[in-house]
Parts: sequence; C-alpha cells; structure tokens
Amino acid sequence: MEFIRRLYYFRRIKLAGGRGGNAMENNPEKTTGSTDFIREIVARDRAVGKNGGRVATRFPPEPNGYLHIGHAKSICLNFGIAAENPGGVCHLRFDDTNPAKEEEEYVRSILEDVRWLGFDPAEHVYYASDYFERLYGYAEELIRAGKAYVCDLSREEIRAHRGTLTEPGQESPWRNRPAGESLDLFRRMRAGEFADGARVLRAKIDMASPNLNLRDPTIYRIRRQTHHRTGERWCIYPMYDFAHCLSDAIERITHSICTLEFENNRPLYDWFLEQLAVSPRPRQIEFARLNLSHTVLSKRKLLELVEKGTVAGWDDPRMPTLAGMRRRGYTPEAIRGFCETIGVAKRDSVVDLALLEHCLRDDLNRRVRRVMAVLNPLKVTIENYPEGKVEYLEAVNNPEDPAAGIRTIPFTRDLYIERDDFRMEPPKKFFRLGPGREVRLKHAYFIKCERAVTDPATGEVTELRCTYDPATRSGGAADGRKVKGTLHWVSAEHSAPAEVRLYDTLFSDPAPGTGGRTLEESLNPASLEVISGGRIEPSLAEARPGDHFQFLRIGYFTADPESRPGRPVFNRTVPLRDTWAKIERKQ
RNA sequence: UGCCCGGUGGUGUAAUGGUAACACAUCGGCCUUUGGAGCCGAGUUUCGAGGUUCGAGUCCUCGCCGGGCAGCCA
Repeated sequence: MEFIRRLYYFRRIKLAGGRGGNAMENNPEKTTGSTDFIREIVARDRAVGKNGGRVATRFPPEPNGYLHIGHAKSICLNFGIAAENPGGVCHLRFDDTNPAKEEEEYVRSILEDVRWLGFDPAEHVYYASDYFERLYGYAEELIRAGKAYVCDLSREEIRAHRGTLTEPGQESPWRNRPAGESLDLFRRMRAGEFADGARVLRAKIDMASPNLNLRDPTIYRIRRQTHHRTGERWCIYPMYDFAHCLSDAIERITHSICTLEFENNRPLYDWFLEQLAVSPRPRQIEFARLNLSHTVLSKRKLLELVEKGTVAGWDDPRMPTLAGMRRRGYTPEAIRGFCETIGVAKRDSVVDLALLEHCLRDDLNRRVRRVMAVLNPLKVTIENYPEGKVEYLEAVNNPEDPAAGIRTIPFTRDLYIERDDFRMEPPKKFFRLGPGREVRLKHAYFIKCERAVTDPATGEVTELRCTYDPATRSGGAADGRKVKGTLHWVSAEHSAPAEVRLYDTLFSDPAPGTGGRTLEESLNPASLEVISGGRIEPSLAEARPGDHFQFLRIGYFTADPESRPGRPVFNRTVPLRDTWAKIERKQ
C-alpha cells in the first residue's frame, strides 16, 4: 500500500516539476508572511484586474462612542490592506446616519485615536451625512422605478406584518400605491409635513423572503433631531443598509470589509447597488469581530460602564478603549503587533488577554528605559557606610538597547528597598533578604542584613540595619562569592515621592456578564490599587505624561496625564512576569 | 427550528487534495548584576458517521454543536 502511495506522490512531484520550489510559481498570489482570506481575495481581484487593479477600503465607525481594541483590528485590516497594495487607499468614513446617538466629541476622539494608532487617512476623511442629498436622490430614483414606497403603517404594524423566522410576512396595504403618490409623500416627508414615525420609506423586495432583511426593509425614517453636522437641515434620515452600500459606491470603495453580523445584510447591500445600477460595485466581505477574555467590547456595555461611573471615563486605564489603553501605557506598536498576531478569520473566537499582554511586553521590553522605584518602602541603613557620603553609580538604561546609554544614580547610607524583598523567616527558594543574608543591590554593592528593627507594639519591621562590602561595587565580589538575589532600591535622601496606580483587569471573570452573572458581579474588586507612598529614583522626577518605563523587577509604567512636576503619578501598564509569585503560589 | 455563517491542541491562527505547523498559555531545563529578557525541550489537535480518491483538516452527503437575523440601531 505504502509503495503505491509513494508512487503517486512522487509522480505528482515529477509532474509539478519539483516540490516546495514551485509553490510560488504555481500560486503567484500566495505571498510569504502573514495573510488571511480577505487579503487573498484582494490579491486575487488585483491579479485578474478587477476594479482596474485598484484597491480602496474604508473604516466606517458610527460616532456614537470611543474606539476600542476591536476597532483596532478593523483599522489595522483596512488601512493595512490599503498600505500593502500599490496605490491602495483607505477612507475614514463617519457613518453618521442616526443623529439620536451621535456626537461631535466622538468624531474628535475617533480621528485622534486612528492617528495615534499610526494610520493617517490624510484627506480621505468622509461623512455619510455629506451624501444625504445624493442618497435622497437615489431614494427618489428607487420610488420612480417602483422599487420603493412610502408606508403609513405604524412601527408596531410593520413588525406584525414582518412575519417570523419560520413564517412569511404580509404585504403592507400601502405597498402598491402608485409611484407618483409615494414620490409626493416622500417629498412631503422631507419637507417636514408629517410627525416623527408617521410614515417611512420602504424598499419593495419580498415579504416572504427567508432572509428577514429582505422583507421590505425601512430605508428612510422621520426623525426631528439635531444632527451634529447637518443641524436642522434634515428631518428624514437614511437607514444603514441603504446608506452604507451607496456611500461605499460613491467613494468607489472596492472592498467593503465588515463584521460577521452583517452577513445577512449582504444580499440587501447588493440589491440596492443592483437596482440603482451603480458602478463599479464594491464587494462586502465579513470577518469575525474581536473578543477578548476578561473584557467587554460592545459600545453599549462600555457606555454603561462610563455612565454608571463604574470607571472614571472613556479613557479610564482599565477600559479597552484606545484612549484608555493609551493612558494605561499601551503603545500603538504593541496594539498593531497584536492585531497582526491574532489574524483574521470567520470563526467566532475569544482571544486570551495574555496574548495582548505578551505583545505589549514584547514591544516595551525592546524600547523602554529601566529605572528603579520602590512601591512599598522599607528603610535600610548601611551601618558601615559614612553618613553624608554620596556615590553616583552608573546604571545601564536598557540592556536590550545599548544605544539607550547609561545614567548615574546616587547611593547613600540610608536607602529604601521593597518591603516584599525582606522576610523575617525566608521560605524555601526565597532568594531575597532575611536576617543574616546577603544580596546584591542592583548597580551597587552586596549588602548583608545584620538585624531587623521591629516596632515593639506591632511587631512590624520598621528598619533593616545592614553592612555593605566595599569590594563588591558594580556587583561582583572580589573573592568570587555569589549571591542569589538582586534587589532594586532608591536613596532615601535623593528619591522622590510618587503616586502609583496599580491597574488590573476590570473584570475578574474571563467572560464577563455570562454564566448567570451580571456585568457588575463579574467586576474585579481589585482592578485599581492606589499607592501613595512610593519612592522613585531622581531621574524619574522629569518624567512627562506618556513616558514609558520599566520599574526594575516590578513592571512597565507610564506617567499619567495628571502627573505634574513635583507630583508625579504613574500607571502600571502591565506587571513583569513574576516567577517567584508562581513558586510561592505553589508552596 | 426558516435562512445565513462557522467548527483544527487550553487559546488564537496556518496548512489552497500530498509528512498537521506557528504564536500565546502550561510544564521542565539552561542562563542571568531584573526570579525580567533570552535559549533549549515537553505535552495535548482536525466535531461525528458515511462517501469520492492511491491519498481528505481540505471535496460530497447526512448528522451534531456554536454564532447571526424578526430596529423607524449600526
């Protein structure tokens, strides 16, 4: 059997003229590196000269909330495809067809966030509301062609006529009214002659369609509401299905990429374009939206968190919004790297938050300066170090990046170390300080703990009396003896106080709001811990909002926008991987 | 239960009829002036049943499971 398999196998290779080497020749569109089914469609279309080889995508947010990491996936996809194809372009289009939910502030933030992420729409910023007049014209055209009609049914009646998932709908009694009458009524709708909700314009398709979207969908409604751009000019507004495909066509979009829940809308998308004979015709392609563990990514739920005051605002560092992540200390590079890593497919999935954090650390590790900060200080006195003496020791800024250079840090008799780095009775595998133990102070000397001073009332350790070995400066011992631990520290006199905000996931539940729990019940009660007694090394006093650092042995931090000279505030972006915590957990 | 779309390790994504791979996570080891980073290694995978084929994750049929759709939201 095996030899037969081999025979055919090798014959195929022979016919193909070789194995691996021909993959590229046979498949010119197959590129190396990361690709996905959408990029393959785009490449194929280009290869056959569709759209004249042009590639135009669009990112079309409704300005009714802040952009979040899920939007980043779409932005990276759409702008990415445009950038990868010669002459490609990606439009940023505000899908502002529902004035009830949209605001100027959201337009502002979206523009800011797209640019921050690293994509520049340049002059290609558009608004669906700019097309209102043209869309209105298309609607009249549809009416004249007998493909749309004004319907006087109430909202409830329309719903009742729609039928169900298993039963066909019934036609509206207004469905066959003369086109001239519909046209007159539609013009009067525009003119403001009717009350909100009194009439709608509907596409005349098929009330028995198994696809409910095709059962004479509403395409215009009367809504007296100030629009953030058109003001009071209009009192009728087009619906998504009508406006979106035509906006794409107007902008000569070639590939209209959206999320899976619009799959059933595609036939409608195509229907309007076909009826109105617009050309060239954009193609809608759907992909799975991003879901992240320990996170919610629906605008409705995020709005709720903001409005209920669960978080401090859209840019709360615990929010998955781009504004929140930026404030948390995420970099555009990390987010883009993440979007590339997760790929694009049609399968519903939930990405592990750990992957996002990996991408974050991966970026920060390469680029960020190491500094020393003590979050929970414990005083250390070096008994054999002269009072008043100061030595400036050299410290490497980033071992991953020699170009980052070095700085000096002051060493003195009185220091602070992390309280967690001392144990009166060190457990097994605890490599840090304890009575009689010796450790290295990073960039400085070996110190030995001679005794711990405790508060007789509480038993709390208040100070460590230590000695140092002058022969271990720069970290090595002349006699070759080793120490197992290396601690971070700051000079008591030279360090500055700082507020440090330790952020964790907003939800402790991997799938918030599911499994019988409400969103509230899924919250992480420890998502924010504010530390006011932190001490930072002198160089950190100059930190400017948005600067990124690694606090040695602790994690990555960024200076908050609220940070002021003399009153620095740092946000923990993500902790360092902590092997000791893992060991301790198992013990 | 009508229509549409999906189902590949714990998670995500590849494999385009020809040896199921990469990343994260997990576990172990090495290294280390960060218990960081890095390096090496391990385990676990094609929803099920038939069919086509020399050969099926891939094509066909029937199931099963998951998601979407009954806004004058997008």
